Amino acid sequence: MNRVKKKIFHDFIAEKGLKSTRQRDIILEAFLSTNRHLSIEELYLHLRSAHPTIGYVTVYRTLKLFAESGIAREFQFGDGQTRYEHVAEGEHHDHLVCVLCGAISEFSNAAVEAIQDEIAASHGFVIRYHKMELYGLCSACQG
Amino acid sequence: MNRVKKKIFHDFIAEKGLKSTRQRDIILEAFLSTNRHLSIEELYLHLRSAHPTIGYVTVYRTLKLFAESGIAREFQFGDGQTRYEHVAEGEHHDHLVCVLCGAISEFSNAAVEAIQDEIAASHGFVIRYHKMELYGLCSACQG
DNA sequence: CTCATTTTGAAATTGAATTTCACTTTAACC
DNA sequence: GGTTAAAGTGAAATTCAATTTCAAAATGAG
Repeated sequence: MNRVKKKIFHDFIAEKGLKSTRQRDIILEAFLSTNRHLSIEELYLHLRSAHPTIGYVTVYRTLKLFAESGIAREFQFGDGQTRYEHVAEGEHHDHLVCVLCGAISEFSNAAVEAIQDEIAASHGFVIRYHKMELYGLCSACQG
Repeated sequence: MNRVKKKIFHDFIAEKGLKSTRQRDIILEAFLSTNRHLSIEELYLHLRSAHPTIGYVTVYRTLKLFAESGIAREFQFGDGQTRYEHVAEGEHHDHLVCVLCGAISEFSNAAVEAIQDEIAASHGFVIRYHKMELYGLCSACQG
C-alpha cells in the first residue's frame, strides 16, 4: 500500500505541475515507513540525523502537500501539535488516546458509522466526516 | 441551573482560598447567559462594550478557573481557538459542527455511550471520556 | 544547455496561549 | 473602620507552533 500512496502522490505532483525533488522523496519515504500520527516537529527531528540539510519548513510544506494529495490527514489531539496520519483509500477509523503516555491506537466500528447517519438525519445535517476519540488509560499505563 | 453553577463556582473559590471579585462575577454572569462554545477572544469582545476595563488576560484566567471548578469544559474544534462550554453535572453530549458557518450544536445518544465501552474493553483501555464530532452542513447551509 | 518556474531553508511574522510584574483589591483580623 | 498579608488585575512580554517571506538553488520543458 505504500507503493500505492507513492504513486498517488507522484501523480498529484505531476497533475499540479509541481516538481519532484529529492527532499520530497525522502520525506515521503520517512513518513510512510514511520509511526503514524507524527507531528511536524517529530518527523523533522526523526529525519534530521540522516538528512541534516532538510529544514523544518520543508517538512511542514511537504506534509501539507501529502494532506492535499489525499495520502495523509491532519489531526489534532489535545496536545497542541498537529499530527499527520496515513490514509488508505475509502477507509475510516477512529482513535483511542492514552491520557498518560499519549499513545494513539486505531479502531473502526461499523455501529459508529451507522449511528452517525442516524444522528445527522435527525438534526437535518448532511455529514461530511466524523471524528470519534476515546481518551483513557492504555493497558500499559493501568495500575 | 445557572444558579447551581454559580454556587458551585463560589464554593470552589471559597474552598481554594481564592477571592471573590467583581470581575469574576461579571465574567461568570456573561459566560452563563451567553451562547455556549465561546472562545476567550469572543467572550472578551462581548464583555468589552459593557465593561471596557476587564482585560483579555482576566477572561482567560477566569475561564480556566471555570474549567477547574467543573462548570465549564475546554474544547478544540479545528479552528485554532480554544472554546469553553457549560457543563451540567453528570451530563455528556457530543457535537455537530457545520463546516461552512461554524455553527455548533449538541446531541446525546445512548448507543454511542454503550459502544465506547465495548470498544475500550476490546482494546484493553480504561476510558475516562470520549469526544464525538460530526462535521458537515447544517440545514441552513445546504443548497 | 537555457531559462522560466518551482522549491528550499533561514529568518521573520503571525496568532493564540501563557507568564511576568508592578499596582490594586479583597477579606481576615484587630 | 483601619491595617495588612495574600490574591487578583491588566498591560506588556514571552512562548510555542504554524505560517509567510525572500533570496538563492534546483528542476525540467524545450
